[in-house]
Amino acid sequence: MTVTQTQVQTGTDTDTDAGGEAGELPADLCATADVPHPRPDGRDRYTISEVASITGLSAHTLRWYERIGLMPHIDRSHTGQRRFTNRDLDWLAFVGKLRLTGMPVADMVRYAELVRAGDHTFEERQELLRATREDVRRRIDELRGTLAVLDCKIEFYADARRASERF
Amino acid sequence: MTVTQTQVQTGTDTDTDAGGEAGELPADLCATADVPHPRPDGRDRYTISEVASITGLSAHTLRWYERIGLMPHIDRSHTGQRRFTNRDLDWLAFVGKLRLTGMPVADMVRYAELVRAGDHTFEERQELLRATREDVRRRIDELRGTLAVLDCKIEFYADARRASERF
DNA sequence: CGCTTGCCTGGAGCGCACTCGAACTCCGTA
DNA sequence: TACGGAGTTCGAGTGCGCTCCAGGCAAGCG
Repeated sequence: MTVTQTQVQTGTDTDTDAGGEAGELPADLCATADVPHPRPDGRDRYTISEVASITGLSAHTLRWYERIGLMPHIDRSHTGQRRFTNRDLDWLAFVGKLRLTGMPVADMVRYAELVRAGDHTFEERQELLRATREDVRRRIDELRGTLAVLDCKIEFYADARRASERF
Repeated sequence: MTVTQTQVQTGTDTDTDAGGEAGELPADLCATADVPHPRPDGRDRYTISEVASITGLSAHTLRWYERIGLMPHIDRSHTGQRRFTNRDLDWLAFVGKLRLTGMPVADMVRYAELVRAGDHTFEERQELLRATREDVRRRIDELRGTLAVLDCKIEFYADARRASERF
């Protein structure tokens, strides 16, 4: 995959307003490529309900994400309907990962703003991700501790029940 | 540690209403013994603000926990003030662990109800903990996946910045 | 032509986990 | 006896992350 698109989508869909920025070539590309992408890069214009069913988010939530500035400017069809691209899908997948970490939405918006601001924010973005990374490390450790406690309690109940069966 | 108390607190504190249940000998004892306990088992009657500073929860939250049934019936002094015991501290530590897992408070209340209901709920309690355990396993895996993505992005920014410095 | 379907917007509402405020009691000290 | 400090209850308020609703538009179909 690797998202090396620049080949703007050629209106395969009654839609033709394209209007994307010119810069933004390398972007991030980490390819989270768990899943290839429902449509190839030339024909990637998804309706909101398609994206909803792909991502598991509701259409409401997708619109809300856009309103609060968590999405990178979504294309519209000539009738004003949203048309999401593969790139938007990648972004949403990443946002999903961040959501799993418990990062507040405001912080994700901050990151999105940095992305929109251009390449000169690389350092700040990296710093933000690094802090998040440390957070995640800590949370994993906490969860491991919790797992130990749970195992211990489960073991306790197993013993108690074995004991009560014996007599 | 191991909480093998039965030696009820002998009013070391102008307080004397004790009034604990009779049963409940083994309890759970997993001892989460990260920290010994601020006071030994005979003299463990903490005020709400002491517990607040020990646990990091606010006094408001502690009262709220009691209201919603998340605490196992807290003693009162003769003037009606709460007196928490080491056992309450242990319970709060456990609740803290559960909170880290993202378990909804309602589910913790459910568990607390089972504990209050007596030993015949061992099976159900064990089942609940087992389900939680699986949850935690999944969350750890998710976080590991997120960590990988973060590392990848951080690496991307590192490369990008190195590249831009080179030219 | 009317009907359905899918999307649009702005704004209100909801559930959760607290968090705070008001009004009160009790206790120790000056 | 007055006062400050810590505790009490009940109920209302807050912030977050959605979630839903009303009212409207555009396209497709019988």
